[in-house]
Amino acid sequence: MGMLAPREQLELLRRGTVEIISEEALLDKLAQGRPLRVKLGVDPTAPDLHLGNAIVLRKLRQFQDLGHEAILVIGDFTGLIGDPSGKSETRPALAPEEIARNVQTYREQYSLLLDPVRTRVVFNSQWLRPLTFYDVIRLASRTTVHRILERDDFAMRFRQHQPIHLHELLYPLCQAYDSVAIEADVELGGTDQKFNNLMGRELQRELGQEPQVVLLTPLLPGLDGVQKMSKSLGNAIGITEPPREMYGKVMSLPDELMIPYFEYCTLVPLPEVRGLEAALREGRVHPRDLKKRLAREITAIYHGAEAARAAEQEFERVFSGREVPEEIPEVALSRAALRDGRMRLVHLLAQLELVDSHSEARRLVGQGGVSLDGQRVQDADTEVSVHDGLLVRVGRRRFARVRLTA
RNA sequence: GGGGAGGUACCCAAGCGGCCAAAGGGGGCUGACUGUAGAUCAGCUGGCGGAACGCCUUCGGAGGUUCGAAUCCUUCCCUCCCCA
Repeated sequence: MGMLAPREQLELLRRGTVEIISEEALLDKLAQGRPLRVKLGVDPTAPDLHLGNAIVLRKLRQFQDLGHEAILVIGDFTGLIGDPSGKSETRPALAPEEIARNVQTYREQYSLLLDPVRTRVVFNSQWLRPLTFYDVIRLASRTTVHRILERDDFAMRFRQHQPIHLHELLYPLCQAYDSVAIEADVELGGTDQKFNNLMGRELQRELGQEPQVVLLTPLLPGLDGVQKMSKSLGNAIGITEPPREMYGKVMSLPDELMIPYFEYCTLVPLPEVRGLEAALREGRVHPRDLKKRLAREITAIYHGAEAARAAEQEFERVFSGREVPEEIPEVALSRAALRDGRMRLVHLLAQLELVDSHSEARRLVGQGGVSLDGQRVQDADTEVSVHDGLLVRVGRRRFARVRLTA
């Protein structure tokens, strides 16, 4: 298939990016008329993609659709260092079998958003592990401590006298070397990756390669509206979450995030998004209704329009109408656990796994957060009668239906 | 190598022999209000226990002193600062 003209490609690629370093360089590369090698470095943990990841992945997909090649670099070796943001944990080295097994997982997960045919999955231990100490020293001589300390998290930690381990300083270098190893033409990343990606450019130039173009995508704030979306912070919306979950989570976003989400997470054309922004600002649209549209748009991308509509109806019933969800997870409970058809409430909640501990159950009950068949219960220590189909609700959104078994 | 300061619950941070499951703040959870938003108000925020000023585990690790230790001693590990 023929490729679009470089300018047209650039025009498409430019959207939804924060920065391209540099556009001229990208144009030059595109003008070479060959498929570019577009690199994206990813975490070695088993992927569980969320809307934040989706931004950069969809950008990568766009490259693929334009005829370029995606290279996912799994940072299994850099994982030994742990991302120096100071937040993530270092990870033990993966055994070869694990790696082999993981490739499959990555392929599956990423093919949800990428074109599998044009995706290469590689592990950076492949080229980083064989390096000798001599090689590492040579490599390290290509940059300076001051240069590395410019990275904001290092700079900050240095200023605040927080520990910075020597090997952490090597992290950007490792990532840069990845670009050299695969001879990347373009590296994608969130804005927090700017330093690392630029390091790739520098190292490539040092070693006689044409420097990669760095294309940065925005970081998406998570449900809390403050920190970037991340699974470990518990503020993420996973792209494989069921429609109802997804829809509900979007509805719980802070209002201020609506427009950015429209812009980065939906297919709504940009001019229209600007229109919505104005309407919202001028009070011509109820924020809730706009958010419902947002929730619908996002859910539809991953589950289809049909499912999105159903999720919306469900949402209206449960939260606007304060009714019970249509589908409630059933939890099996043995009749043997009952005494005269009754059971202590605390035990019941624990058995149904609606609470983490008996103490938590007591607290929740005491706070009026628990109801049985719609009746609020106040005493955690009384026995309650349990029948097949009993509806148990904890807090706003935890539900379970009892299924009695022999 | 020498000298000094530190390591407390999810995070920050008080406590410095009993009244400490451990102040305060953040975060989180529940309730009221509401648009499952925000703001606000109230409560909760180690576990076990049918109640308790009850029991168990927790204050970097391991020992010890004491009727009793997060708090004192010994030792080990870790971090920061200054000097070399």
